[in-house]
Amino acid sequence: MTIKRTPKRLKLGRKSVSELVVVRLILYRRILRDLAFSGTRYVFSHQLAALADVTPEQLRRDLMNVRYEGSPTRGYEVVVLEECIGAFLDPPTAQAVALVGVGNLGRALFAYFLGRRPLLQIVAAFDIDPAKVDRMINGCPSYHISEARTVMREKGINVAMIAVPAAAAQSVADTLVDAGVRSLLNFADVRLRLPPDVYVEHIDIGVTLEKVAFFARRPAAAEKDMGSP
Amino acid sequence: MTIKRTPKRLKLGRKSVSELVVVRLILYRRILRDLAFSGTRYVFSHQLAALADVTPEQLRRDLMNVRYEGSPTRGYEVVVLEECIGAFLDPPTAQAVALVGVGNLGRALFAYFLGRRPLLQIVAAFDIDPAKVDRMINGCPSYHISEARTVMREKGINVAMIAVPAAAAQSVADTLVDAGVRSLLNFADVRLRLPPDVYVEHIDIGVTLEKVAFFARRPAAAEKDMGSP
DNA sequence: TTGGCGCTGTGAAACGCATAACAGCGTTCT
DNA sequence: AGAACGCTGTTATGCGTTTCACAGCGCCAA
Repeated sequence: MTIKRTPKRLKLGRKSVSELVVVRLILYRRILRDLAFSGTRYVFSHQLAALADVTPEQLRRDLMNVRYEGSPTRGYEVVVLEECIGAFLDPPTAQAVALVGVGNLGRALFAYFLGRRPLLQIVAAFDIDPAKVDRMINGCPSYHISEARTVMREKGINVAMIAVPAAAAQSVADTLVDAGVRSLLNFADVRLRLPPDVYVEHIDIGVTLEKVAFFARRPAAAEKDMGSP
Repeated sequence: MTIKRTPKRLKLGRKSVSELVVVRLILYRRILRDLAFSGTRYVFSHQLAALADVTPEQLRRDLMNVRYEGSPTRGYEVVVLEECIGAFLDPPTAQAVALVGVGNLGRALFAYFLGRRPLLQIVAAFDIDPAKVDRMINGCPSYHISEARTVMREKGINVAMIAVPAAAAQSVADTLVDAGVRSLLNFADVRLRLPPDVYVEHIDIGVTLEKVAFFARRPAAAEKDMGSP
């Protein structure tokens, strides 16, 4: 549910990769993890594509960005492909993430990080409520937002999640950018205005729900099924 | 962060409207509400477009779907445009929404609905935890998930939000679809497999965060600013 | 061994969307 | 009054992504 003016791209090696491709690669990798967990060794493009709800051609085209070629007879080796996608997506070193706002949503976000995502960890939480500050939350220290600049620079954090009420979001975002954050994930249903070199992704629950409600009353739309030949 | 195979569209009147247009219209309306609240009477396309982070041309094109024409001299009348977008987006009658999963995320969702969105209300909550069932939560009754079918049909609910752990999401979704739900908003980071006539929107926090983390380390991307002529 | 099959990787066409350019019109200034 | 300006609504152009189509190749069967 992103509204994008200009397609965001990233040069890697010598090629430029679309944002949509990145999202799909992340999705493929998650599916591959499940497959590996369930013991699957090899997978064909049409199988993986079906699981990802994508056409096989698109899957193969996306995989062109990754440095791995599958065998025409066995397909893709699940573990190897997962690793190659990881080599493409993952940062060279673990990435530290900050969370601002330790309300219900903030705690729910902590739950998302429990156990998984070793390369992406919440290493600092911020709030303004004295009752939530200066203690440990899920093994992560929490600070008052006024300490953001110091803590963020100290820990080298450049990714942050904003889970505060809408009224406070813009102010928090400004503080974070001032503290050196380069990418933001905003959950408050306010459109943030920030310098163009800061990457912002909005998870706008209000907008998304309205969208779902809108499409709920469509005239029994006809979508393609992915049935057999 | 939607992955779409075929662009979802809805015929309305005699025209077909893209999903992206709907999202932007929802966004425009929210901005118009803020403008009306702050006392603004009229607004030009380039002003509204700047607030929505969109080009003026795209804004005007989107508004072509709505039955309202602005004045070349005064621009758009804020209140009227808001109403016209509402007439396009809103259901004829208030729409009832169900929430499944009353954990931290579920409670955060309740918070989103406090006060606003009179046309979109959570009228039933479901869970499996006996401690959370058969009581009132934010003025909304909660039931055990086994009662879903009965309650949903009784209250005529056809939109639901899934805020349960990933492992339970598919099962919950199946139950909901069986209970007559036509549209789903899924927060669990699992890709649901459902019949094609059910509209599913995924808010995949894990994928989105990985995306943000990925684009956090881009080579100081160059984005256009929306400066003066 | 050899023909055929099915899958992968990739060039080329098609589609949808965003952007740019244009016509209409009311206002305003000379 | 007349002309020029600025904004809207709309039509055309361009671009990016998706889809189609095909070449290459290893395996399997005959």
